[in-house]
Amino acid sequence: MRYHRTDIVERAVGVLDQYGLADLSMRRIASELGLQPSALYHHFGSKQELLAAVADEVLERGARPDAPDTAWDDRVVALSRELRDAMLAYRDGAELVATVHAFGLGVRSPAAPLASAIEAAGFDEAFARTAAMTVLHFVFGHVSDEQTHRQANTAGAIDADPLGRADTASFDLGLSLILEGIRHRAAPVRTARH
Amino acid sequence: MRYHRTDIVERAVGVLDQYGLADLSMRRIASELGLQPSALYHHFGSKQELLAAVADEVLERGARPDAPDTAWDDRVVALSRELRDAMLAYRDGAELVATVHAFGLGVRSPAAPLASAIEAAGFDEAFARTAAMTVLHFVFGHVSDEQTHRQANTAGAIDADPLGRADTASFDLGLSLILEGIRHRAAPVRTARH
DNA sequence: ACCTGAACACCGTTCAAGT
DNA sequence: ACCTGAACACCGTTCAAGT
Repeated sequence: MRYHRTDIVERAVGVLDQYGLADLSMRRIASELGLQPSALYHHFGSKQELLAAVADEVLERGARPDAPDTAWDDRVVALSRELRDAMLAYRDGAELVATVHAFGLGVRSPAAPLASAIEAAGFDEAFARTAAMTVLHFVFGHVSDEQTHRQANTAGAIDADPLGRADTASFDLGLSLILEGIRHRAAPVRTARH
Repeated sequence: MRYHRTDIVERAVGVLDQYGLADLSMRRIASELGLQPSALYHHFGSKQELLAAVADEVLERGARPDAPDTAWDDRVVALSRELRDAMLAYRDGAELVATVHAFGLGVRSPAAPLASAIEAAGFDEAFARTAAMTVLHFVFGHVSDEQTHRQANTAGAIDADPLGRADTASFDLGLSLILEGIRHRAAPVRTARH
């Protein structure tokens, strides 16, 4: 059987969702496709490169059209929720996307649309970049926590909040704190001196 | 040679700092101590357990005394900077501590002192927990970014900002956004003194 | 109590060779 | 262009056996 990049990425997304990031190995992807592990290196230079393509695919499947003529803070909320939903849709999605983002790989940068939404509010580029990174770190961290705890609950017996309503509430609350900080364009923290 | 838990943790911290988290393997720690890999399992039930002990050690070495009678927001800033400095002191410190924290392992929880500082301002426990997690996600994410980029720069040729002054500025700015969001939250039950 | 030695079931990656 | 087969240098973990 002859495969293309997209076939391999598609299969890798399946392996991710079924077995988790820890078991998303080159050897397992290859064997699921009926290939030798070495065959994958004809399509991707390294495992990192394949993971970046998988992360891009996860984000692309969760992408929704941006609404540039709505208020900047509504756009930030919409972009953050879109990102959260995209990562929640696949097992270990948050950890995968965060890892790929940390290494600077991947075509889709979730930071760019956040930053431009904040810039559209009239903030300068440097501030918008820092604010966008703050939002992004929050989203990655929160959703990673959600997924590891959801995993722990599924492994155990009962799940008090299977739909994650409490998670959604604390996600919105944490996000609103950062937005409020941006709105009030916080005074820089003082360095304590004695 | 006969070792105790503490000897192994100490050596593991050294391996972490010298080779990074990816090369912090049971086999490498063992060989650095002149032991068989299996010997480590007499002291630790698993690699995860050993990593938790290493993360605790890193945090403990960076611990500074808390100042409970200062303003709540100054305490949050001080705790966040302490955490940042502790993780920056060892290669991949942030990724290690964040991973251990995500799995709910480790004795030292950096979230607890943050939450109690926020509670001391009069906010209820549930809000304080969410606000503390928001701060924590930001700190983990920001410092992880700092360390991966610092790593990339050290591998390359030049480093424009070797002391990370730009990183410190954006750390303080991001942190101040979250603090401003907490401040503008209505209805603290008690009013903070000072 | 603490460690050795050997084994089991895995990894990512390279490379000559096949079609 | 796409893949096989074999190899290299690794992993975490278990377990009987030694002192």
